[in-house]
Order: sequence, then C-alpha cells, then structure tokens
Amino acid sequence: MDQWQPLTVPVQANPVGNVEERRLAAPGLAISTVIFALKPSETSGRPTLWLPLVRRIREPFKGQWALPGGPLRHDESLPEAASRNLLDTTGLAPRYLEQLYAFGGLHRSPAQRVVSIVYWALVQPEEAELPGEEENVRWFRADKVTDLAFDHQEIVDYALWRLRNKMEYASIAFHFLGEYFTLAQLREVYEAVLDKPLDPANFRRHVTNAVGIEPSDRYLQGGKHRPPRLYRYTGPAPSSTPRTAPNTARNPS
Amino acid sequence: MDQWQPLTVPVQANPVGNVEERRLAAPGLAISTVIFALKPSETSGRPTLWLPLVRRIREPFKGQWALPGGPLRHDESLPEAASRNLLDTTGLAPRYLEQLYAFGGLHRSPAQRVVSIVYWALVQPEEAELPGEEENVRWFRADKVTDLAFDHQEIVDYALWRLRNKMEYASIAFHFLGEYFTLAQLREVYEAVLDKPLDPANFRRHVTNAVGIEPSDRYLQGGKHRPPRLYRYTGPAPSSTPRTAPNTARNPS
DNA sequence: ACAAAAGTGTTATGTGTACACCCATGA
DNA sequence: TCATGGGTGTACACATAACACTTTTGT
Repeated sequence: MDQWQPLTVPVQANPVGNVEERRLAAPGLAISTVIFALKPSETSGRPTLWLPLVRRIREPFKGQWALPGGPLRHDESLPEAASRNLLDTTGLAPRYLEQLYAFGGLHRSPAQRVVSIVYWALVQPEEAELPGEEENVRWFRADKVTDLAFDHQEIVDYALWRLRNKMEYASIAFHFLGEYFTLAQLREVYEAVLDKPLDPANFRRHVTNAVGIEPSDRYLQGGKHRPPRLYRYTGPAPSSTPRTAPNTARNPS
Repeated sequence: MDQWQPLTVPVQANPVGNVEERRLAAPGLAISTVIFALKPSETSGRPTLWLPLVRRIREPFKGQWALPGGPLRHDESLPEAASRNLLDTTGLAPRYLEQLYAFGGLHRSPAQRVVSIVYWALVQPEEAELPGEEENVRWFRADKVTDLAFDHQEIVDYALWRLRNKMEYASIAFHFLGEYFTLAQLREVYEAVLDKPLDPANFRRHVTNAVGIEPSDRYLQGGKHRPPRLYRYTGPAPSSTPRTAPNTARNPS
C-alpha cells in the first residue's frame, strides 16, 4: 500500500543500441534537482512559485523541457554532484539543498535504464536570475509545467507536495528570502506556497514565538505607509537537536 | 546547513584492484533494507524493537554484521529488488516497505564506490521467524547494534529515527501486529517504539477517533481478567487522499 | 485628516494531558 | 468478593482561529 512504483528519470542517457545490450548493461545513475524560487506572477504581481527547466538537446525527448541533472562523477558526493550540475546547467547555486527521492522504475528512459537520485532546492530571488542563455534554460510557473520529458512531471509534483508539506512544520520559508525581511514578506511566502491567505495577526504571533527568528533594529523604508520592522533568521537555537541523521523530513499517512 | 554529507553503504562490493580503476569505474548501485520487528525482551519480556542482520562472508568487513542487501538487477524495480533480496538473504517478506534514503558518500566501501538506496520495512511477529540458517542471519536489539560493517550503523540510526518520527503522525504501528489486536497491544507497540509510557485512557480515545481502525465483534479470551475487544486496521478511509507522490514522510528541523 | 498597513488585545473553540472513576471478568 | 485491566468522564492547560481595535507612517 505504501509501497510505490517509481517511474523514470534520465539525463545523459546514452542510448544503448538493442534490447540485449539493455538487458546486460548495469543501470545508469543520475542526479537531478527540482529548484524552487518565488517570482512575481505575470498577472497579479504577487509572488508565486517558479522553477527552472532545461531544454533537452539530444534524444530521447529532444526539444522537450526537463529537470536539470546529469551523471554522478566518481569524485563527488551526491549533494556535491547536485550542486555542481546545477551550476553547470543553470548557473544557480542554491543555499538550501535536500535529497528528495530515488526514482528507479524500469522504463523511465527509453534506451538504457537509469536510476535518478533527485534533490530539491530553494533559491533566493537575487540568486534566481539565470546567467545562462535564455534559449535552453527558462523559468516556469511550478503549478503550470506540463509535457516534461521522462517522468519529470511526477517528480515535480512530488517535490511540490514535499515543499508544501515541509513548509507547515519546518523553518524553510526563510530560504526564499534574503537576510532581512518583514513579517509581511514572510507571510507572502507562506501564502504563495500553501496557496491560501493567512491571518496577519495570528501569523505574527506564531512566527515571533518560534525560535530562530530575531527582530532587528532596522525598518524597511520607502513603503507607502508605516515602515515595518525587519527580521532575521538566525537558524534553530544554537544548541538545538543534534540530529544524527542524513535527512530531515516528514511524510503523511 | 540542511545539506548533509552521507557516508558509505556497499553490498556485493567486488573489489576493483587499484586506485586508477576505481577512478574510472562507474559507481556501483546496491539496495539494502532495515527491517524492524517487535519481539519480547530477553529480560523483561515486554515487546522491544529488533532487526535482522546478516554476517558478511567475504571481504571487505568479512565476518562482521551488516544490513541485508545486494545489487539491483536489470528487470526489477527498486522495491522489487529490496523485497527479492530480503527473501533471498533472510527469508522474510515484509508487508510494509518504504524507501528510506540514498547513501552515496565517496568512501562507504573501501574498494569500488557504491551508492546504496536503502529501504526500511516492518514485519509482523508471525512472519518474523527466520527460516534461514542461524549462523549467518540473526536478530539483534535495535538499540544495541554495534560494530556494523560499512556505514550501516548510521543507516540503522537514521531508520530508527524515521520509524519513531513517523510513528507519531502516521498509521504504521498496525504493521507490527496481526489482523486482530487489542488496544493494549497497539499501545504496547507505541510504547516500545517511542520508549515511553502512554496513558491508556487517552490512547484509547486518540486511536478510536482516528480513521482506519474499526472495532470487531470479537474479544480476546484467555486473559486473566476482563476480555478486551479486538480491533482491525482497515487502512485509511477508502476514498482518502489520492496521493500522487512516491513516498510519504515528514522530516524535522 | 485620511488611508492603509503595522502591530496588539480579546474571545471562542478545539486538542492534549492528567487523573478520578466505573465496569466486567477470572480466580 | 476482590484484584486487575478494560473502558468512560471530567477538568485544566494550552494552541489555534476569528476579528475588533489601536498605532504609525506617507500623502
């Protein structure tokens, strides 16, 4: 019941000629990443979730959009491989990076079998500008991506679910923002990701009571009205839970 | 900060001769599984957490205890590979199986580099008897395992953390029990895993209010006192959340 | 002065926890 | 009838949610 049938992720899928070769070849191993950032909506201007995709320049799925990714090199760890590949393909260097899931279904890639270890990442608006060429790397609204190569659509859906889920119990919203932010900005992050309005008064209490967030003595000037105080994320309390484990995430049901 | 430096898991690590060969060889891919079951403590007789380990019969770490695991075959999905390998090495066929994490550190295995996709599983007491030979497969108390091969100690620690964490918000305790069980038995599962006593009264309300658990018209006879009612786990409500995602787990911090 | 967002107070409702108590059965 | 675990009731602490209200700024 809770078991699950994965699908197929590739990247650098060097097609192996025939069926017999496929039977014998060891499964390929690739690293891919789903990157999230908040950017203003084209219509409302309010912040919404976006993610960068790269256009495939070879078969299979040539011309279609796919997650950035590539093979795992011999001298890099899994997160190192994810970071390095992100920089190569999109020019992005996310501060937050976490393993999402390993996808290893039999027919994810048409030619050689590929197992993909997928990461997910959050980037701040400043670092979210794509230095790469506009042709083959482009931002898409996270809830509107479609026709992705391989099983990347399901991977994106899962990453989205994980982001929303984790947002509700962990302190990750800060990674979408710069060092200093107002509580209204932080609330907009939650509203954009969870896609529902939040009560400003209750949100304030909730977040100021939480650990790891400190008021600064600075205020955001230049607004139309009363300047709001700027806050900083100082991380969990210095002597917080010394986790012994790799990952840190909940799962439902 | 939330990024994490994995370690090393192998299985079937066919040592590749020299450093140069290691540099060039593609990373190996293995599947391992942490299996949990509840068995009576040797001392108190109360249920406690146990897990089966297999003794390594070749280098590296020859003679030491390790997680059951093996290579991924070309014609099986990841969970299929985990199940098949479990049956081969331990004779166990867990009903609950879920992906835990992918461990891919550079030096997990001394010779060839190995990336391990690790699953975790829960088995019921009936199916927890080891048909295999006693020599090379044995049950250990989960909180007392030590001197494991490779990075398997950290993997076990992480799986333990995940089990305890997930136990607090998901309906997985049932997988330790048979079809019919009393609320006291279910409570003992929670107490054993979380290692703290629970209020019977509040536990009863909590669990009977939850969906997916139904009282039967049967009672457990043969006890010393009033026979308790037997309950059944019917799974989440038939038309429950149609998850689109592979895995289902939360993470802290 | 007025509009609008920042920020505070108050109350209703729900949920977790501690614990007193009754119920049903075997011995 | 008595001991014991099964099972129910209840009161308190605390978190969440809804919303009225005051404060501070720019225009």
